[in-house]
Parts: sequence; structure tokens; C-alpha cells
Amino acid sequence: MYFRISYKVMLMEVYDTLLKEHGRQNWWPCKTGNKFEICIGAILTQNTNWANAEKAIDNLIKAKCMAPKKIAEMDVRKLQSLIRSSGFFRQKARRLKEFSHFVLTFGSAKQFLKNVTRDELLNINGIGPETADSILLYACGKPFFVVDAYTKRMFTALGMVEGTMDYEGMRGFFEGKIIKDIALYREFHALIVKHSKTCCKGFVTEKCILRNL
DNA sequence: GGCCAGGACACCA
DNA sequence: TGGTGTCATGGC
Repeated sequence: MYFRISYKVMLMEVYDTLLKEHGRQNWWPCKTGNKFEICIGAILTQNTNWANAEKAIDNLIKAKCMAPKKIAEMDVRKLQSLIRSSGFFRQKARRLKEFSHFVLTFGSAKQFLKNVTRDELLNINGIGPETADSILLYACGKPFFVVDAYTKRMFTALGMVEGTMDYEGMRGFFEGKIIKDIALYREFHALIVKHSKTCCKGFVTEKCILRNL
């Protein structure tokens, strides 16, 4: 007997399978409870594993520098030394400073989180679509689906998207088929990363996901 | 010693 | 518009 199920149903099947296997992830990991830390983490983790980014975050917290004004005014060489472990430390120090200056133009981090738009974030040098959407979803609490390398790899392997699809195409695919629920978006992305890292070492196969369906 | 990791951007054809 | 090089550390 042959029948088709919609991508909407398939996506939720994948979500349920991952949730059952890994449990709730409650992302984004944040030690201070300060949502500015989430923004900094999103920049520091660019093309770096989380453990290395986390060391840099710890250094900033220990130095009592996890605040836009502190980073904006800090000596760039000191900032570089604090975030060295995250890799690309010269580039990322510039990006953190530029981002912090931008946050300060809103008057406060709270106002920034409330009012910033996606286009404004994308206009900051060093903030690309994935980092912007991570900030919007996890720090600002706005329903933007984060598409990272794991997401692309997993759903390409599942045959649900074309490997040639660009970032905005992928984001549109997910946002068009999953109900706009911030908690769901957060958990789904976290589960994709968790699964990719722990189950398949970054190479998620269709078999790997579907064995549990 | 090589490969990979929760990208982004400049440059070039 | 798409491909390529660059940025750099740390764990396995």
C-alpha cells in the first residue's frame, strides 16, 4: 500500500523522534541569565565548536565584561586574549566590539532585544543570517528558525530539501511548515544540533533518523 | 599531523 | 551569482 505524508507531518515526526531520543535541551545555554550573553555566544561559536566558545564566554564572565558597554570600551588586545580559545580571535574581537556599539545605540540591551530587526542585525559586519536568527530566536524571543550546517545536512539527507537550497530558502521551508511557536523553534534547532553531534558525529543520515520512526 | 567544529566576508571571474 | 581563500583555536 502506498501513500504520501506531507512535509508538515514529516517534520513533526522528526521532531518527536529527536525529542524522544534526547529529551528537552532547553537552549540557549546561558550562565548569567543575561540575554546579551546569548548574543555574544552566537558570535563566538561561529565556525567553532561550542566547548571552545564556552571557554571564551567564561573568560568574559570572570573578567566581569559580559556587558555591551564593557566590551565596546575594552582594549581590543585584552578582548582578543579573553576570547582566544574560540578561534578567529582578531576577527571575532572586532565583531564583538561592533555589535556592542550597535547595542548601545538602543540605549540599553533590553531596548535592543525588544526593538532590533533582522535587517538591522544583518547590516552589522560579522552578523550573517544564522547568527542573526540565533540572536532573534534565543535572545529576543522572536520566531525565526535557525538553519545551520547540521540542519541543512540532516534534511538534505532526509530528502526533504535540495542540497543547493540557500539559507533563506531553507528558513522559508521550515517557517512555512512548522507552526510559529518560539519554544518549538528553539527546541527543534537544539535537538538537531544535539543529535548531529552525539549520534552521528555530524553526518546525519536518513537511516539514522528514520530507524526510530 | 590531519580533520572538524553551532560562519561570515572579501574578492574574483 | 557562484566559487574560493581567509580568518585560528582546541579536541580527537
